[in-house]
Order: sequence, then C-alpha cells, then structure tokens
Amino acid sequence: MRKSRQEAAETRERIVAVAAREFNRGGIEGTGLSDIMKAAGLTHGGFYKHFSSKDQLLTEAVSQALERAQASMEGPRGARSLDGIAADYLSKDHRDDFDSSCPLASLGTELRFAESDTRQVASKGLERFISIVAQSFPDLPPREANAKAHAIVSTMVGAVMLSRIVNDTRLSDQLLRDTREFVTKA
Amino acid sequence: MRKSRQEAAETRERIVAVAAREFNRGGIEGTGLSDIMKAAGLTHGGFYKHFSSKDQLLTEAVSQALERAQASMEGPRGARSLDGIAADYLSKDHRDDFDSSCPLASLGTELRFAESDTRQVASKGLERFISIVAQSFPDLPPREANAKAHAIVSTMVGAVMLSRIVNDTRLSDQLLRDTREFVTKA
DNA sequence: TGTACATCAGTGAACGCGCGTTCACTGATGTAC
DNA sequence: TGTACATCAGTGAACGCGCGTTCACTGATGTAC
Repeated sequence: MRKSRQEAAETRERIVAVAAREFNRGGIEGTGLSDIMKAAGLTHGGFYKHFSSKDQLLTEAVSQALERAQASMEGPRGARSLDGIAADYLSKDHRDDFDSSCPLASLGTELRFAESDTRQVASKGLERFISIVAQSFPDLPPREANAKAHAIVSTMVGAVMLSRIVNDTRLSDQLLRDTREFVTKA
Repeated sequence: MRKSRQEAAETRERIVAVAAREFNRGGIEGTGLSDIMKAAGLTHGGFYKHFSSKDQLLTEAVSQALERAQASMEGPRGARSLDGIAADYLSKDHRDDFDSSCPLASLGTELRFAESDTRQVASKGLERFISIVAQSFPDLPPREANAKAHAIVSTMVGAVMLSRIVNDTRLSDQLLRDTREFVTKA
C-alpha cells in the first residue's frame, strides 16, 4: 500500500487543493474531513499521515485559496487596474464558482472562530489584497491610497458575500453590477 | 411544572431574544440549542414546546436581530442621515458587541446554507437596509440612489465582517475608520 | 546487484463526543360542570 | 364558588447520527549490508 515519496507529496498537495475548493463551497464547519478525502479519491483514515488536524489543513487551504484568488489580480508588471480587478471579483463567475473563490467572501464570518494560525493567514491575505488595490491609486499619497483601498476591499468582499445570500437572482445580479460601477468610479 | 399562558409566551420571546444574541456571537453551526436554552435559564428538552426545529428559531432570531439593528437607523421622521448610520454601523461598539449586531455582518457567509425561510428573511432585511440607505440620497433619481445604496450597504457589511476576522487591532480599527470616512464622503 | 529488514502511505473499523431531536414524566394551569 | 379532569410548559434521560481523531493492519517503497 505504501506510495513513493513523490506520490505522497502529490497526494498532500491534492488534498490541500481539494480542501480549498470544498471549504469555499460548503463552509468550514459544513465540510467534513471525509468529504474532502473522498473528493481527493482517498479514505478518511489516511488524513493524519499528512496533517495533524483539520485546522492545519484549513490554514493551508485558506492560504492557497487566497494566493489563487489574488494571482489573477497581478499581471506581469505589478497590480492590474482597479477596473480589471473589480470586473473579475464582482463577476457572476466569481459568485457562482467556488474553485478559485476568494475565501474572505466564502468563509468570512466563519473565519473569526478559526484558530490563531488561520486568522493570521487570513489577515495577511487581506493586507495583501489591500496593498494590491492601493497600487491602483499611484497618484494619491500612500496614506490616502491605503485608506481608499480599505474601503474598496470591504466593498468588494461585502458585495460578493451578500450576492450569495440573496435568494432573488435579480437583486443578486444588481448588487454585483451596481457595486462594480461604484468601485470603478471611486 | 406547567406555566401560565403569559409566562409561556414570555419564555418564547426570551428564547428568541437570547438566540439572536447567541447566534450573532457564536455563529449558526457553532451555537447549540443547549447553549441557547441554558442562556435563557431553561433545560434543552423544552425547546420543542416552542419551536419545531433549530431552523425555525434561527429564522425568527435573524428576523428579530435585523429589526433591532435597523431600528436605530430610523428616527421619528424616516431614515437618519447616512453619516449617522455609518457612524453607528462602523463603530467599534458594533464590531465588539453582539447583542444588537447586524446579522448580515455576523452570520453572513453562513446564511447561504440556511433553509429557504431564513434566506428569505435575510434577503428582506437586506432590501430594507438598502432602502433605508437610499433615502439618504433624496436629490438623486431613485434608480441612482438605489444603485449607490447597494454599494454602500456592501461596503458597510464587508467592513464590519473583515474587522472581526483580523487579529491585528490596529488594522481592524483602521478598516472601520477609513470605511466610515469613505462612506461619509460618498 | 541482491537480499533482509525497516518504514510508512493508505485502508477501514472503532473511539468518544456533542449535536438535534424524541420521549415518559411531573405538577401547576386551564376548563367543564 | 368548588371540584374533577384535561392540558401542557418544562425536566432530564435517551436516541441515532456524523464528526474529528485513533489504531491495527497491509504491502509497496526505501535503506543497509
């Protein structure tokens, strides 16, 4: 049954990638380790050969999800324009797709119950998000650019979260569209 | 052991009020019926004399929490000014106090897993919030006022949620302050 | 290079625990006469 | 107004279930000589 070191390393990566998707989709408490292991093509018993706890996996999954979500915000020469970032972040695709969703918008209110390590990773991801958005205001003094970025990141995360709660598609779409226009003009 | 009809009605109200606070504080999945009943001074067994399920209680608790949070946004003559609403919503008090917290900011990402009734109540509460904020723009055409309100509500809900995740107090405070200034100038 | 042994990735059963829910029971309240 | 009975709010034990975690086991991989 033993797998080679390389296979084992690949398995571990696969679990983290699957976990990032499953947590985004089902929430932290709503997603069991069995769900994740099954989605990774394994049985649940082997989990602890790779991770010491659900929380450790969560921390790595949130970290990877943040990286993946933010990768598309940066082009070859630093951050993309705010218009481009907002167009992606506030798209129906982002709302409906959990594979590369921003975990701040997917797991937001659950993250405050997570252990210290996870919150640390989430905080760092938020700071990076803020700094990417702040780069869209090269003409503003750094303090002002940062302050504006704080508000705009809050706006985008809030809009995606709310658009997912609402059970009326029209309102959900409208929230995204109006917020995108608002951010673009900011 | 039987209580009078009035006492029973008071007990039911007390459970809903306590539940609103406890759900806001601990999240939906993180708060057990035993926790709520204990906080209401009862044992868990009697729960089903008042409610048919946890979800029914959740629906009523979210409804009441929304009403309580929005009551302070309206004065004797309609909605208060946006400055006043933002000052309260984006205060440290709101961030740190779960007794009368807005459930959109406390339970946000968990609400999308709730049953249809609960999501309906949350959606209606969001629409009411939007309409209150839209009243702050009496000089704008209704369509524009509504669009602006969509973005501003997203901003406020997002900022409070993020300020609760972050484990660095300075960043948390800054998020609230910067967002408040941004909203006030909008 | 070949052999003997140690390692360990993955399996599947089992663990204790807390959850939402049910139930038999109690005894004060409500109702019928 | 008083009495006999039905109702039912609240108690506390019990239920089945799924969770995170542990464990004995398997057998291919890795290591030592």
